[in-house]
Amino acid sequence: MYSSELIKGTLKTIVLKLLSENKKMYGYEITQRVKDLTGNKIQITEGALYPTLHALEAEGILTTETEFIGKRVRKYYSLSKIGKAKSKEKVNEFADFMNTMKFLLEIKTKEA
Amino acid sequence: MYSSELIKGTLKTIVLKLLSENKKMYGYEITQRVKDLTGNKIQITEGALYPTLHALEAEGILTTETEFIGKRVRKYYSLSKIGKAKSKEKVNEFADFMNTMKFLLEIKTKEA
DNA sequence: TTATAATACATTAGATTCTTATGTATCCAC
DNA sequence: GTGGATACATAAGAATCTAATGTATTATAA
Repeated sequence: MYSSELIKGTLKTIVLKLLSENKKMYGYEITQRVKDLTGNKIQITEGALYPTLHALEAEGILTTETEFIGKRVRKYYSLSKIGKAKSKEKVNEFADFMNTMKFLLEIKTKEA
Repeated sequence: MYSSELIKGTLKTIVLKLLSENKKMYGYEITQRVKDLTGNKIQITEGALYPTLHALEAEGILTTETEFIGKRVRKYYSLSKIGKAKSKEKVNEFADFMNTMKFLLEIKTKEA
C-alpha cells in the first residue's frame, strides 16, 4: 500500500483507462480489478469511487445501465463518446507527467 | 501545466529529492528550480510550499538557518539525518508507484 | 442453521492538500 | 519612482480522499 497522498488525483485516470478497455464495468468490479492488477498495492475505497463515478456521469463522460443479478442491483458504467476522448487525454497527460517526474527524481523505470 | 489534481501528493517528494542533492535551499529557490527543471510544466505555488516546509520542519525532517541578503531575510532548509532517510524512502515509494501505474495504464483487455 | 464473509449499492463527517488571494517588505532596472 | 522580481507568510475555500456507517442480497463454512 502506498501512502494515500500519492494516489490522490489518479483515480479518474485509472477508472477511465479501465473503461476504455472494457465495454462496461460496475463499481465494485472496478475496486476488485484494481486491487488484483496491482497486487493489493492500490485499493480504491468505495467512498472515493462512487462519488467519482457519479461526477463523471454528471459530466457526460460516463453512461449507465442498471442490471439485476437475482434481486441485487448492479450499475454498469461505460464511456460515452466524449468519455473515450477524455480517457485518452487523461492517460496521455499522466504519461507525460510520469516522464517529467522521472526526470525530476532521476528514477529508472522498468522497461515495458 | 498539468491538471492540478495530478501534482497532488508529489510536493513533499519533490522537495525532499531536491534537498538531497543540494545541501541547503530556500523556498523561493525551490519554486524556481522546479519551474526551470520542468520547463514550466510543474509550478509550485508559495501557498502550497511554505506550509509544507513548515510541516516538514515540525516533523524534524528539515532544519533551518536564516541568512540576511542585505536587509532581506532568506530561510534555508536542509535535510536532517531523519530527513535523508525520509527522502530516499519517498523517492523509492514514488518509483514503485510509477511502475504500478505504468502497468495499470498499459494493460490490455482481460479475457471475458 | 446460522453467522460470517463477500457482493453491491450509497452517503457523510472529517482530514489532507492544494489554489487563489492577500499581505508585507526589499531590491533592481528603466 | 514605478513595475517586476525576490522572499517571506497566512488564510478562505475548493477538491479529493479516508474511515465510518448504512442497507440489502447471496454464498459459504462451522
